[in-house]
Amino acid sequence: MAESVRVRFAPSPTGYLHVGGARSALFNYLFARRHNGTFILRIEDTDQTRFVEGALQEIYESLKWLGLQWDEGPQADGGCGPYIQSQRLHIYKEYSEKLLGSGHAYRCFCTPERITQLRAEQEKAKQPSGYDKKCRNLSDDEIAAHLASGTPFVVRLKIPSGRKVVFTDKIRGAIEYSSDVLDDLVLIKSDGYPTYHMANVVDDHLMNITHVLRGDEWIASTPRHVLLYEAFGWTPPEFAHLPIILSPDGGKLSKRKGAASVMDFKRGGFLPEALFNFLALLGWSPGDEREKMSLKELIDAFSLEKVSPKSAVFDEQKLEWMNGVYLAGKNSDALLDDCKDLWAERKIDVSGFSDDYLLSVITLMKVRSRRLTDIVDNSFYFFADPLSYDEKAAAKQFTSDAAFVLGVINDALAGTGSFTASEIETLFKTLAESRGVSTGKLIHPARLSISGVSAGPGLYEIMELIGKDSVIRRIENAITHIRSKESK
RNA sequence: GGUCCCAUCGUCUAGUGGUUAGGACACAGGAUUUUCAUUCCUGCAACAGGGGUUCAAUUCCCCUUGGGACUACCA
Repeated sequence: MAESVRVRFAPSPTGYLHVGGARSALFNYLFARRHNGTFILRIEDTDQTRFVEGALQEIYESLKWLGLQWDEGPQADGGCGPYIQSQRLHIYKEYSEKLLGSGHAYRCFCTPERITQLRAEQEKAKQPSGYDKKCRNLSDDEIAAHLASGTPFVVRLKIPSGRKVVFTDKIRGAIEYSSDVLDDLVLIKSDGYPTYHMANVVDDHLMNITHVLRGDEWIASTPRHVLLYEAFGWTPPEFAHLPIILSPDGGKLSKRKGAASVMDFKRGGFLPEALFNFLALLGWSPGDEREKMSLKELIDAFSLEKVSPKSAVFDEQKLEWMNGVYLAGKNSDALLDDCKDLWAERKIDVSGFSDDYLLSVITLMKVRSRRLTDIVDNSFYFFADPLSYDEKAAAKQFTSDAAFVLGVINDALAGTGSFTASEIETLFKTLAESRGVSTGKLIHPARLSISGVSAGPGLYEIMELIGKDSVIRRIENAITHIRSKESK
């Protein structure tokens, strides 16, 4: 039996979770689920200088919001922990000593200044840059002397010369490097922390990772990793490098060019399932023409072979469209809490209204919204009388004739018993017929009077929901408004 | 500079050694609708360029061009 699939998402807690990172996590998740495998979260916090307060919490929150719950990782021990690299320092130390002992690695006592200068010279001479192996063949005495005097050192891997390093990328096929273009990379920094390369290889091995699915910026590091696995005598996992996500102008996606973090999308009124679905389709497709796909469908259809090697531009318009599709199809109840938060955020006081009333508003609005924020931004008239009227619409609809018609409508409304949408519709149609005009002649001024705007849900539904008293009051206000304008 | 990766409508993509190169978003028209939105119909729009291989290349190979990544004691 084949060993079970174990994959990991390994973010660095240096800031918010970017959609590119989220997409990597999502592919790992889908791959794990597809193969009944294990999705592991590992935190790569081996750079003390880049620690960002709160980043870890945001990463957890973002992943959970998107539905990417990890099977193993922080808060979910699976026997391979700890899953936070800063808590595994002793492990990296132990393994680097093995390499030192076996002659695959060496201590380098060069100062950072010398390395910087070396690189500057190499760049100036347009030579390939890289460490010049100065400390590679230090004598035992020299090493002992440095150690005795407490000279800071790093541990470097000895890259063999003249070797072809070949690995198979599941998405691109064979990729070949000459070991001669690789320099002796640092494994352990002078502060005792491991570099990404060291921690990544050791942990992937110790955590029995079978497939490494990560961003394609790691392709160039992979041959070094392969050599490191070799130095340890370990079999490397399978590799698949995922294409990066670009912003519409072709560059990297960044906060400046709109939303970039997962939480920005939450704040922007997107549904997690819509973002999930959209992200899944960025760089991958099921091979047929399906686009809106449930989680189960995505899992069933997912395969690495279908992942494109080409980087993709993040098209927020298409995300909006997809969000609108999900929004329209979602139960209003499931939207209520989020809408309440959004209303509160916008200082729209809905506390005087029942949940049933709010649910009706959501039901009416969601089908014509693309984001959750559209629902709350365009529903103010359900909670308060309009204070002004859309200028363009008013110019067209609020004529003296309309004032008269509105008066007639109000008289008729005052006499109605049940104030339901269908009753109101009958009333409007009868009224229009008796006056020999189209219902539009009544509806447009009435809509503007009641909502202050010219677009929105069906007028009769709005009227039924806000109720007879409010409707009549608003129409009266509008009549007064028109008359006062005329008298000027 | 060096190494590596990538290349189908504006965008996301399907696709095959022989197809009218398909779908979706966006955009433009039109129909339906009390408005908006939905829905429906129609339109616009792509195989980067040049060489090969082949009876036949969008598809396979090479080059060019363009884009990107890496080239840290960052990940």
